[in-house]
Amino acid sequence: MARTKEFDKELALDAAVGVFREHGFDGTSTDMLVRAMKIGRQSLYDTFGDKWKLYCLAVERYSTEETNAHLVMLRKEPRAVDSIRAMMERVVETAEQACLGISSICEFGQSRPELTYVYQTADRRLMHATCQRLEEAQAAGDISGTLSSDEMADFLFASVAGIRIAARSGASQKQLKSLGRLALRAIE
Amino acid sequence: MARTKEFDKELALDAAVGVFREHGFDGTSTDMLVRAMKIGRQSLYDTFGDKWKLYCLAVERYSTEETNAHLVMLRKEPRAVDSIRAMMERVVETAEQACLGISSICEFGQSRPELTYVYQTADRRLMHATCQRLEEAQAAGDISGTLSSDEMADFLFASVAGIRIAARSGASQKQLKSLGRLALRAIE
DNA sequence: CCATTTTTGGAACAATCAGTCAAGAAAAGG
DNA sequence: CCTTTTCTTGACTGATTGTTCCAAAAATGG
Repeated sequence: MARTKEFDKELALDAAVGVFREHGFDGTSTDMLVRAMKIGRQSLYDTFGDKWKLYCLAVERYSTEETNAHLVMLRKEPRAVDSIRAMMERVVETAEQACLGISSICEFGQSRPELTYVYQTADRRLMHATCQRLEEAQAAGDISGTLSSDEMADFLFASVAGIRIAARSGASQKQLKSLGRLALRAIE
Repeated sequence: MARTKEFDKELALDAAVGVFREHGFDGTSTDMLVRAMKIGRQSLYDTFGDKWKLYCLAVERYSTEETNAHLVMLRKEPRAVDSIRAMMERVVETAEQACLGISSICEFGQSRPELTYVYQTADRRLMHATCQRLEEAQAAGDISGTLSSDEMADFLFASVAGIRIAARSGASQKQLKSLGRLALRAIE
C-alpha cells in the first residue's frame, strides 16, 4: 500500500467547521471553503463529495467534539455537582465562538433528516452522561431531589443554547457568567 | 392627494417575515419573497429597495411586534410574578414558530450594525419593562430578593432563546413547558 | 369616459454559484 | 532516474442569484 502525499483531512475538516459555524451553510461559498481549508477545489470534491456532504460531515465532527468536551468536564471533578458546574463554566468561557449546532438547527430546523440524526446521536450520548451525574448529585443532596434528571438535563442544554446566543448577540463575559450561575440555581 | 391602488404594505411585510424566519436571509430567494408576498417583483424593489433593506425592515417589524407581545403579557396580571409567568408561558405556546430574531443573530452575529441597532432597541424597551416588573415581584416577596433585576431579566431572555431553539430542534410541548417552569425556578 | 398612477410579467443583465474537466506540478516509491 | 499517485491550478459550464428595464394590464380619480 503506497502511502503517498496526502493533505490532513481532519485539519481541513476543522477549517470547514470554522467557516460554516461563522457563516452557516448558505452563507458559505465553495471559494471560502477552499481558501480556508487550504486545498484545491478538486481535492475538496474528490475527498468530500460536495458542499452539502462536507457540511454534514462538519456538523457531525463538531457535534462529537463538542460532546466530548462536555463529557470531559462531566468527569473532571469527583463531586457530581462540581462537574456539572465545570461543564457550564466551560460553555461560558468558550461562548464567543459561534456554535455550529445551533447555527445548523436555526438554518434547517427539522427539515434535513441526515442532520437531525446527527443532533440526536450527540444529544443521546450527552444526555445519558449528564443524567447520571445529575442523579449522583441528587443522591449527594447537592441539588434538588424533586426534579427529574431528564428535565434538568434538558434545561441545562437549553441554557447552553441561551448562553451562546446571548454571547453572539454581544453579551459581556460578566453577563454570561451570571447566566451560567442562574441556570445552575434553577436545579439547586 | 389622489389615493390610488396600493397593495397592503404591512401585509406584504408580514409575509416576508414569514419567509425569512423560516429560511434566513441567505436561504430566501427573491422569487420566494415575491410569491409569498403576492406582489410583482418590481413592486418589491420599488417599495422596499432591495432584498437586504427588506430583510432589515422585516427584522425590525418582527422585533417590535414580538416585544409588544411580551409587553402585553407583562401587563396582563395584577401580580408581577404572574405576569412574568404569563410571558414565559406565551413563549412556550408559540415556540413552534421559528424566531426571526434568533435566526438573524445566528446568521449575522454582530457583523451588521443596522441589525445590531434593531436588536438593541427592542431589547432596551423590553428590558426596562421586565426589570420594573421583576422589582415589583421582589418587593412582593414572590421571587428572590438577592438577585439583581438586570441579571434576572437577562436570564429570562436567554431562557426564551433556549426554549425556542429546543422547539426548533424538535422538543415536545411537555419538554418546553418544563423548560419554562425551570427558568422561573431559577429566580424564585 | 379619459388620464394618471400603480402593479404586473417577462425579458434581459451581470455576478455569483456549485460542480466538472483537463493539464501540469509536486510528492512518493521503486 | 522513472513511474505512479495525489494535489493544485485555471478555465469552463450551466444554473441561479439579485436587480433593472420596459411594455402591458389593472385600478384609481375626475
